[in-house]
Amino acid sequence: MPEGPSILHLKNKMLPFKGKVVKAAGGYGKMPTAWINGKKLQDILTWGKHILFVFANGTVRVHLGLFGEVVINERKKVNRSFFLEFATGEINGYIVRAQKLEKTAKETYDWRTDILSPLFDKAHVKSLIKTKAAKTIDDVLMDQDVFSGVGNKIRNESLFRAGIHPLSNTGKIPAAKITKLVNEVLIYTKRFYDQLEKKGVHDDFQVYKQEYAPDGSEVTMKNLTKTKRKIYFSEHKQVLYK
DNA sequence: GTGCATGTTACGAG
DNA sequence: ACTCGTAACATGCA
Repeated sequence: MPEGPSILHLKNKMLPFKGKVVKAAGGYGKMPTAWINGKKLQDILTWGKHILFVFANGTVRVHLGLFGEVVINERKKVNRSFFLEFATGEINGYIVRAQKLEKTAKETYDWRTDILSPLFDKAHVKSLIKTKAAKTIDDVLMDQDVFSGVGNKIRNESLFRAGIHPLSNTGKIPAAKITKLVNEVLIYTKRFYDQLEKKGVHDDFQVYKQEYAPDGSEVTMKNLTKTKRKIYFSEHKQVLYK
């Protein structure tokens, strides 16, 4: 389910529980949950793909991984890995990883890299990209310490829209193109999110899982051996900086 | 049954 | 100590 926009969309659906008291918390995950019982859910935050449930005595980070799912006021057949039950309603996580933060959310996270946060800081992120000059740009985009919330879809679509080949050497990409890339990430992320909010699904792809790009150019699919992910790009429209 | 999917982390080798 | 590569995890759908 994840990728930043989906997580923020999910958070919005959970917001009615903000301020409510947890009657029972649990799940098969390793994290102890007794400390949550009877506590008020003070806030729900997100950072990239992380969901944060804030309580007076601690914050729970929930991550959905590749297959994770959170449903509200319904149950699936399999066991819940993490759940919060309230007097009315419940939040049920399946195949999610829950852990208690050692510090507060504010001390743990830097929202300047969160592509869905109003605190996102382009200049800061561009300076981080400079420190990754030796890596290929597809890896930098997926680096959650640089672009929190970017997943495989946003990566492929942003690179296409910026006209940059995914295997480009980051240090060789002109500054103006990096700026364009950062802007395209933000634009596409917002479009992704807006679609989810408006119609509940997101299906706006120009290269991801496509055979042809909108301009008719052929889309190439390549398996990345290291990360075991797939990249989709147009050899014709995306410049390889090497 | 097979293959694939919006992801991360743990651990051993080098 | 750090970086790299691989395995591991767990479900649902075509």
